[in-house]
Amino acid sequence: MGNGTDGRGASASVARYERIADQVRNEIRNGELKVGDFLASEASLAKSFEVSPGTVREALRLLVSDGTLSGRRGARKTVLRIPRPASTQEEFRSFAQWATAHGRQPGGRVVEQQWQIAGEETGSAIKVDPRSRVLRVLRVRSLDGERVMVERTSYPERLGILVESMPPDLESVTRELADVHDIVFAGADHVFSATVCGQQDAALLGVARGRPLLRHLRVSRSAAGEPLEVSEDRYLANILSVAVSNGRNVNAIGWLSAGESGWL
Amino acid sequence: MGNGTDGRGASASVARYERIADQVRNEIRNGELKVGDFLASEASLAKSFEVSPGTVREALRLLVSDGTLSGRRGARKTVLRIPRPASTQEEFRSFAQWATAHGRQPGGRVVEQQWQIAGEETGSAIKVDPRSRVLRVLRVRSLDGERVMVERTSYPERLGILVESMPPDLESVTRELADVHDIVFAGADHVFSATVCGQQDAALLGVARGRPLLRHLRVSRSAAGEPLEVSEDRYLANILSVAVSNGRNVNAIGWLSAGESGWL
DNA sequence: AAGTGGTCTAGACCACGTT
DNA sequence: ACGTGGTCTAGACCACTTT
Repeated sequence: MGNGTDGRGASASVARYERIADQVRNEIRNGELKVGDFLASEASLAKSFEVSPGTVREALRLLVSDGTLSGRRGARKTVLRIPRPASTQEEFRSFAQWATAHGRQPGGRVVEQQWQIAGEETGSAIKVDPRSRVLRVLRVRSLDGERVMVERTSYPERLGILVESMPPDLESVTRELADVHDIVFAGADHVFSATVCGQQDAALLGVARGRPLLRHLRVSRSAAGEPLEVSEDRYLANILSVAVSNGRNVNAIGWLSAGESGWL
Repeated sequence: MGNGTDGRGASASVARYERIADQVRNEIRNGELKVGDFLASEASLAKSFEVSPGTVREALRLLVSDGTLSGRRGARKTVLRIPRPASTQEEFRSFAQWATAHGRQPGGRVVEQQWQIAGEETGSAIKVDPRSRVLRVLRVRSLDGERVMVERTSYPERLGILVESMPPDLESVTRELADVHDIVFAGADHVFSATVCGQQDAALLGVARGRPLLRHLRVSRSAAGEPLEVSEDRYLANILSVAVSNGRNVNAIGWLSAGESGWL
């Protein structure tokens, strides 16, 4: 019709409805659409974008579910808030990628790294034989040069072999796995809790014992559902928090550093 | 075609694709489909359910996005895990509803309740005039009779009037607002952090000072996007945690009590 | 009563994984 | 080469909000 390749199907690499969603996001960021404004009806959007109604709906579904637009049956859609710069859908992949996207300098180094027998708990978390070996890595990560978190990650053997050969001060293991080895983190399960800073963590983070830490358990998966890593992360609670948003369907999730209040 | 009312549109109260999704969920729970099994193709499912392909896709989209099924282009879908009993999509509405759904006895009482001027921070969180009044409520909540969290909630005037007249030991304010006043919590933004137990919290929870607390900031919204409350909740970290799951689209989110490991 | 969004139909093409 | 899922078309009906 008026497209890259020619009519139907996915034309380029990005789906039509995702490009439409981005276009609407940009209109909101540019101020063409303000918070509280009504959105044009789906029918008229379909005409102006020259797509069928279903495609527009697909696009708007993304914006409704991440809380950018309201969505009630029969009611005109309204702009609820300005979407965050980096499409938050994609954020909860990697701390380093989040930091970079927000103009912060992520850093980190491996403190300890060794092969261990998985054991019951780790084995069931990443679905490997409890007797198989996993690579256990202890990392300290920093933001703009300041240490903010301790990370204790276990990789199944297949990934451990790849991670083992990476430089110890690599900025983003996740990015390296994606770019070089085509192993992409597609989702994760998380549990949030809290703990107080013990002796080892205090030394690693360079703070006094007794400080509150946000405890973040995480099992990351590929798109095929294969567990890629299990990690226990501990954040200095007054410096780094984790933000989650849940709507009808989608939840965005990302990090917040001290003083940031863009989320709530 | 062979439906409640007659062909098209939503027939009963629940959409066809949601019922199909539930049916597939049940097949997994019953063991008809085991973890790792391939799902029948969308085309054949469409035939057996007597719906059009798009409707099946809508159903499977739900299961893919909450991590129950895998979803890669061109690849047969597989069962990734057994979905949790209560559709986790719906859980992160209310602590009391989560507890009830899990067979636990939620409890709680209002410790303090008063009208205050909103102020800058609260005002911007729930989008009301900073000079307007809000009802600020301090609650202690329990699980099976054991105190587990402290809740400091601010309601805008419209809701505060309703909440004020509720009994102080009401099990679920959220349910009361939904059932009686038709005010439904549809989504929320959350920030997780940590803190240590101070004097007031220690007294309220009946524990010693210095214990780690999971700090949970929350702004809840209606489906129209209207902010309904802002709350700062503090959980005894060793007893109650919060679980989040994020996939391609959806994130489920709910609570976990001590010893539970169903999530990871 | 009119308009809008939510749901559904019955097809089609294409990218991708698998054979 | 084939099957599958992801995307898209061009319609329709119904529930709900708004006027």
